[in-house]
Amino acid sequence: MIDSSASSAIFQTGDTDNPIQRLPSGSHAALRTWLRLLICHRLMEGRLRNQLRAGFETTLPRFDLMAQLDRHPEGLKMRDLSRLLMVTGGNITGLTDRLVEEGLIERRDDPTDRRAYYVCLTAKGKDLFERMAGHHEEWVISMFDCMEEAELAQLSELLGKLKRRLADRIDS
Amino acid sequence: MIDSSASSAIFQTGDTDNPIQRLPSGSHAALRTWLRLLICHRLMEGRLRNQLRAGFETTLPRFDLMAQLDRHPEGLKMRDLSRLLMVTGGNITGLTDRLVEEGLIERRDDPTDRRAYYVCLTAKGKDLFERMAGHHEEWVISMFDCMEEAELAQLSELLGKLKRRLADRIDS
DNA sequence: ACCAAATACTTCATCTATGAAATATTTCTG
DNA sequence: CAGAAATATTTCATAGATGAAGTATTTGGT
Repeated sequence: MIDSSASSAIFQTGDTDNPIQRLPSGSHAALRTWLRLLICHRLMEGRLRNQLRAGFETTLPRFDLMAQLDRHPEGLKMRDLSRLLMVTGGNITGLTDRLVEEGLIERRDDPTDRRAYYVCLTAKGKDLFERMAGHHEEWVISMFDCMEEAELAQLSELLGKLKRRLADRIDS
Repeated sequence: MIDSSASSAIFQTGDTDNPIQRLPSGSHAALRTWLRLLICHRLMEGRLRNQLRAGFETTLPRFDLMAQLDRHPEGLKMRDLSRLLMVTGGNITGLTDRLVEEGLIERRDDPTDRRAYYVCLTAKGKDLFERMAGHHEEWVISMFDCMEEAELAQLSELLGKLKRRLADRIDS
């Protein structure tokens, strides 16, 4: 039987039942906003994960890595992938190993640097990615379809501002 | 040496260098918004992780679980924790085991249901949580301090709407 | 030209998280 | 009241992610 505890939790529990949403009344707006961001992220990621698994037997991290490679047909180094996906190098090593294993990507020597190599999509990988990309985009669009165009733009704008602020800070 | 590939990535790479932010021009606003949400989440989570580790030798999942228990002094069942934190039961089992091991929480029998029990903060756990909570709130507030009060309220509102929409959907 | 520092990548132990299956107990239904 | 279904939890294999340390190669300063 499927362990539905997580994915169905939010369908079984109304707003008023969920303490993560029922904050102490004096609580700061920032805290509430952070929790909402967290919840939206979890819900969206969970949904995309289920859809990618059901439709293509793959996962979001794999999809995201392939998406980067698709945008860079010349290939990317491990270091680039690590930066772009904002995860550690060790993580990329593992992901890459699995995708190579599955024949979706390949490593190519960098003639100018024997420490490094380029990672590229194989024909099989490119084919799979192209089949996934359209669906992925539709899924994302449909998750936002409760919002007016203007609201979406506003949300995007506000998140962009926050992102810039967070990325620009050097401290801690 | 610290592997700084992930955490420092965003400091070394400007907006224009980061393909995750430089979307194909025809790309839908929804996709851009999703990516921004993803990036904000990652940056904020990473920052909180570093701060919790540096200040208290603990992690965000542990903190979040303790936060739920703090709000529910009567205790919570595993099932409740799983729903509230939106993760699977197996995950809660592991987290709980570790926190019990550390003496921060405890399991109490439910006299009315021999399958279940209640999880509560110990005195040590309550004490630690109280010391962490204030800092945690400050950290969150400071991450949003680039935004006007009105902007923050707007962001919160939009995320709230999105959250409701995502939680209410039964489909996939 | 040398050697120290920086860089690219891997490895390892650990933690977080999933999905599926197993166990034990309770609840519901006929 | 018996048996089936539902519920609460654990276990297990596997994936994903971190932080820290290790290896190999390149860069840069003197």
